[in-house]
Amino acid sequence: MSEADPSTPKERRLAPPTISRLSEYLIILEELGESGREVVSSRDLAALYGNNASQVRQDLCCLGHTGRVGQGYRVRELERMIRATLGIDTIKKMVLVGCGRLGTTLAVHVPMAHYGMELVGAFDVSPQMIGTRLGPVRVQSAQNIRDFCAKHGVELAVLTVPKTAAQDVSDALVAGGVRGILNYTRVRLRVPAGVAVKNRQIVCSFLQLFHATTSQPA
Amino acid sequence: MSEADPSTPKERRLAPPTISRLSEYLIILEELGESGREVVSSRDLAALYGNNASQVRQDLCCLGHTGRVGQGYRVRELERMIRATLGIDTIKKMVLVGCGRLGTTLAVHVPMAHYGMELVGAFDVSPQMIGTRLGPVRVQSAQNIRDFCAKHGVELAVLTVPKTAAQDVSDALVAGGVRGILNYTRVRLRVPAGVAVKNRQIVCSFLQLFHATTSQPA
DNA sequence: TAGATTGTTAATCGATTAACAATC
DNA sequence: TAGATTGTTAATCGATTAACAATC
Repeated sequence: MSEADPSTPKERRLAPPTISRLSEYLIILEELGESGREVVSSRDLAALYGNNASQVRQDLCCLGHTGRVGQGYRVRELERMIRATLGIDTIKKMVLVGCGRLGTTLAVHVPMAHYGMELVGAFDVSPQMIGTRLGPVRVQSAQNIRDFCAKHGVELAVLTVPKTAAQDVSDALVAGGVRGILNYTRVRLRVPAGVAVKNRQIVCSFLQLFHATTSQPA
Repeated sequence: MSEADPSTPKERRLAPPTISRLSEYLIILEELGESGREVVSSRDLAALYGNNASQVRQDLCCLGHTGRVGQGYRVRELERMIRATLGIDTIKKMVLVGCGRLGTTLAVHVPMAHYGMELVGAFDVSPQMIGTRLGPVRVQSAQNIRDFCAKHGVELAVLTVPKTAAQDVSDALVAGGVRGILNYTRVRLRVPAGVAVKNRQIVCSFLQLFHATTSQPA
C-alpha cells in the first residue's frame, strides 16, 4: 500500500463530464447486455449515446484496458469496469429523509439495490407516516436521523423535505456521518468540506427543455 | 424584422453550461425575492450558487444589461430577464405520457404553471387510469396522443412510460408536432432533427452521488 | 469623493475532437 | 493478409477565471 499499485491503470481523477457519461453508458450497456449483445465498438456506443467514438474511447481508457483492438469492447466486461470505477461494486448505506410523494416515489422507482445502495432507513415528521413501510424499511421519526446514521454507518442520503426543514435535516445527516446528499429541495445547503451535495431540482430539467425548444426553431 | 433588433443585447447563443446555471440562479433569486431581498451582487449570488463572481457576471451579461455598476443586480429585474431568456414568459403546452407513480409525482411536484408550462393532457394505457383526474387534466387513452397534440399545438412532453413503450410514444408525440421531450425512461429515443430530447434517468444522479463519495475521502 | 461592483476583454485552463500507430 | 478498431497523443475548441477600465 505504500507504493502506487502498478496494476492500477491511470488513477488520474476522472473529468466530471466523463463521470456523468459513464453512468449513462452503464445504463446503455445493461440494455445491450439484456438483449444478448456481447460486443460493442466505440462507434456503436457513441451512436447510442449521441456523442462520437473519440469521446467514448477517451472516457473509457480511464477504466483500465477492457477493449480489444480491432474488435471492440465486451459488453459485460465494460459494465463491470464502469461499476468498479463508479464504486458501486461496494455497497453503501443510504437513507431517505422526507417520505412525501416525491420521496416515496424515488425510493420505489430507483433500483438502489442494483447499484450498490442499500436503503436502510427512512425518516419523516408526520405521525401518520411514521411506522408505515416503505420498500424494505419502516419510516421513523426525523429526530432519530443523527443517531441512526451514526450507529449504522450511513454514507448517503436523499433529501426530499419541505424547504423549511432542509438545512436542519442536512445538519443532522452530516452530524451522523453522512458524506453525500442528493438534494431535491430548493435550498442551497451549507455543508462542511468533505461532504458532497448534488442539487437536483427537478424543475430545472423542465426549464432546460423549455429553453431548448425556444432558442433555435429547428 | 428584416434587420437585427438593436435593442436585443448580444443574441449570441448561450453556452450550454450557462443555460443550466441560469435555471438554478432563477430558483435562488425567487427565494431571495420572497425573503424581501431587493439587490444582489455577483459575489453574493456566486456564494449561494457555489461558483465565483466572474462566472456569474459572464453568465448574466448575455441577458441584456440588468446590473448597476457599483450596486449589483435588482433581484426582481434579474429574475425577469432570466425568465425571458429561458423563454418561460411565453406559455407552452405540455403533456404527460405515462401516469404511473413517477409520472403523477412529477405532474404534482413540478409547478409547471409557474414556469410557462401548461399541462393540457395526460395519457396512459391502463383502463383503470384512463378517466381519472390528474391535476388540471383528465387521463386519456394513449391512442389519442398524436391527434391531441396536433389539435392543441402541444410543444413539450414528459415521458414516464415503461421502456417497451417509449419509442412508440415518442414517435406519436413527434408526429403530433411535439418539439421537446423530457425522457425519464432508460431508452435512448430516436427522433428527427429539430426535436430536443433531454434524458433524465434519475438513477444516474444516484450513481454520480455515489462516485462523489467514493473518489476522494475528504 | 472613495468604495464597490459591473461589463467585458484577455489569459488560462480543461474538455472535445482528430489523427494515427499499434495490433487483433 | 486486410479490415477494423483500440489506446493515446496532439490539435482544436470552448468554458472558466483573472483582470481592469468604466462608473454609479
